[in-house]
Amino acid sequence: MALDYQKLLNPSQAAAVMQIEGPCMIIAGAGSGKTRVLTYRIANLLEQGVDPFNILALTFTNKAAKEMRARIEKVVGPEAKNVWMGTFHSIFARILRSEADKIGFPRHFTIYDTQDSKTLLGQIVKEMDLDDKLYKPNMVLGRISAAKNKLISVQQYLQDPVIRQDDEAALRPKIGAIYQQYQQRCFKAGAMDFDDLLFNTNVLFKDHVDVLNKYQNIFRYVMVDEYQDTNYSQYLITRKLSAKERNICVVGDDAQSIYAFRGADITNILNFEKDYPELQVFKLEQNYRSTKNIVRAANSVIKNNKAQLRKDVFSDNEEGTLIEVLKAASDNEEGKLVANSIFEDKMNHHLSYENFAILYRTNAQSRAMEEALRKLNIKYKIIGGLSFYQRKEIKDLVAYLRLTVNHNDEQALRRVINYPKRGIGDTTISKLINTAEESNHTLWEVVSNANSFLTARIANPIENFAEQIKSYAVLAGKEDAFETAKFIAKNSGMIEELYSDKSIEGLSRYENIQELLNGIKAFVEDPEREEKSLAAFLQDIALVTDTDLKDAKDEGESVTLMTIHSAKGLEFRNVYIVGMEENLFPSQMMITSRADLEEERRLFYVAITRAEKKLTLSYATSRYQWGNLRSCEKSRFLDEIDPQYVDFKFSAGPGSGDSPFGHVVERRSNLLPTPPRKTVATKYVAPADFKPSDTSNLQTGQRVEHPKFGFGAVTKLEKQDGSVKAIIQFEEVGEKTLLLSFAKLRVVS
DNA sequence: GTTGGCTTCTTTTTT
DNA sequence: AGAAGCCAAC
Repeated sequence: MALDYQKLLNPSQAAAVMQIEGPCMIIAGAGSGKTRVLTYRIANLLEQGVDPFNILALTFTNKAAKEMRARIEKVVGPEAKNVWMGTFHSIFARILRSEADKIGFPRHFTIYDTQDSKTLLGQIVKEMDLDDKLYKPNMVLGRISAAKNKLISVQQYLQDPVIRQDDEAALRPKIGAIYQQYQQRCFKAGAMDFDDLLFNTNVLFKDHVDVLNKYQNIFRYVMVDEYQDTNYSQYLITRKLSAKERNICVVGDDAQSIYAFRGADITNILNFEKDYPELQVFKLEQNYRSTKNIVRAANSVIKNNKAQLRKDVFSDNEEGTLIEVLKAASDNEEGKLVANSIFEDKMNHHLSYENFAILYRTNAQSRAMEEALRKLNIKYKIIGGLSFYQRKEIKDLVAYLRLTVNHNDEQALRRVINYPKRGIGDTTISKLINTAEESNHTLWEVVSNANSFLTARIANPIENFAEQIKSYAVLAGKEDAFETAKFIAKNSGMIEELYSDKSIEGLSRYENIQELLNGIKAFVEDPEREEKSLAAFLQDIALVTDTDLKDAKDEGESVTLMTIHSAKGLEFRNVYIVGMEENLFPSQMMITSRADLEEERRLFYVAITRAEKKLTLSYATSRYQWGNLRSCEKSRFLDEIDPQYVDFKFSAGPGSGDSPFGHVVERRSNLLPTPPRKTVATKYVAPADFKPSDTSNLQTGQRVEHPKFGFGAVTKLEKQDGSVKAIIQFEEVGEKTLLLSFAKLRVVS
């Protein structure tokens, strides 16, 4: 089965696919078929007889990896399963596990998530008697993380005079000492944080040439997606791995670099040529995804950035509709406008809710959107945000599981040693920690020998706890993950504790535990899994932030809600970018430096280019923030779009929907000057005194007036889950389906 | 040691 | 608005 790449791809895409030996860089504009090229390139490698085990493809998100694997499988069949494909973190976590002994870690080391790291840092700051106002976990972790991403070890950090000066100037001279203590504690706990996974991979490759050699021979072809988002640590790993064969292919778009905050270094892509003078470069500039309007609008935005590679993205697709801008009076109203617009678009264009995505800058914005969607009975799914695994009860059970697999996991131990309550309070725990520190033992060693230095009264419950955990470990050695977890959930008393809580939250917590157990069951029953142990399951979920559990039981079509960051690489027919306001997007923290602002602009560029056919932007003039109402200004980014691609719509203001005061409040839009809109000659303009009527008793056949669509007649009324849909034949715009609770209609008598 | 009410802080963005 | 941490009373 030879694939005809010339037929399947455009000339530059095909050229990139055919180029399989030697270093290669693909500069791929948004929507230019980047995944397609990567997919076919791997297919081509396999066709040329390359063993799938010799191919390494690195992505940034699990989603991207999963999607690419599925697409390759479609083209080349089950062979695709054997390609090494995954995120940097998951691939190298896997390698670190099999080589763990070489760097002194247990095979089943724990991966600390961000919360674990912050908690530990908070504990260390306290133990060191430092000012916790000065050494905030967030800030300290940021500093440590940045160091690790630049491969600055604790020793280097402590010795570097420039760093010392920096920290001293910031009045935080102890960061180095905290870093040192943090690393020590992680090591003792047999734990690595996210950055350690990459840092330690570098250590492994540096100190063990034989290991590096081994992987150089395995990964004879290396591919990196989203290369513009790599940090120094990642850059060095890929450079080392491909040093021998020099078969490295990176794909990226400098215009879509949005992870500088995580240490991504755009110079990695800009300087790639220096490392590989024999480099072949391919540029993909034709956008196949979006309409001309969207592509041109995106270009007009990114033009405002100074630092960028020359690139000219264009589209041969249809012109498309203008970008719509909605203005709302509040964040709640913004939600209503967006939900309403989605509903109307779906009806009028016979779309599926799968075609829609709502993108926002911060996770907190999802709330208003969710509420509005729920009111219209529109199904939705949220990607990311507070993931399933971050809920308290889930973390509690997972902590038991982690502790079972790795007794030294300090954060897990502290989390459950007194949950459910067994009379081991803070005082006792501090005592245990101090003893561990002073005697240079791990916390677990101290806990499992509590008898030797505490009175029996206190020591007994502690030792009982330790025995309990030990028995779990024995079980885990015999049974699969599901049986073990089920037993632990019951035996630990967690189930009972949650079951006895009859509040609504308590019920949902109980259900969440059931859901986790179901997830573990599904994991165990998956025929493609070889390892079904508890350790394997924990490994699997440590790096999963996406709601993979939810994906599995996806119930039908739904609108997708997520941050712009998580939307990278995805596409939707209709996209809504909400919260286009100063200090929100661009974020308040990013407007002080030019570099930061440019990153925000790239983020906006990424957001715009997710849309295939229709893009809608919205902003609110006021928004709840930290519990009180604040007024907002519209985003500077709105003005950066070339106005010829934009259609400014104005909100109907409060008075819509179900607010009890709705009919009292004057509609705000009428108080504003008429927007400069491109008016079609026949276009209906609502009279200034337009006031919607009560439509709860609307009848078929009645004549109505709509502020946007003009006059029409009701042809049909449909009741649906408590809300009423009206099908109205308008004189100028034809038939529309409107939801009565939202549509502002005036009954013409 | 535990409970409950109080204060404070938070918010970028993700592996 | 909501969570997490802190202090005082039991």
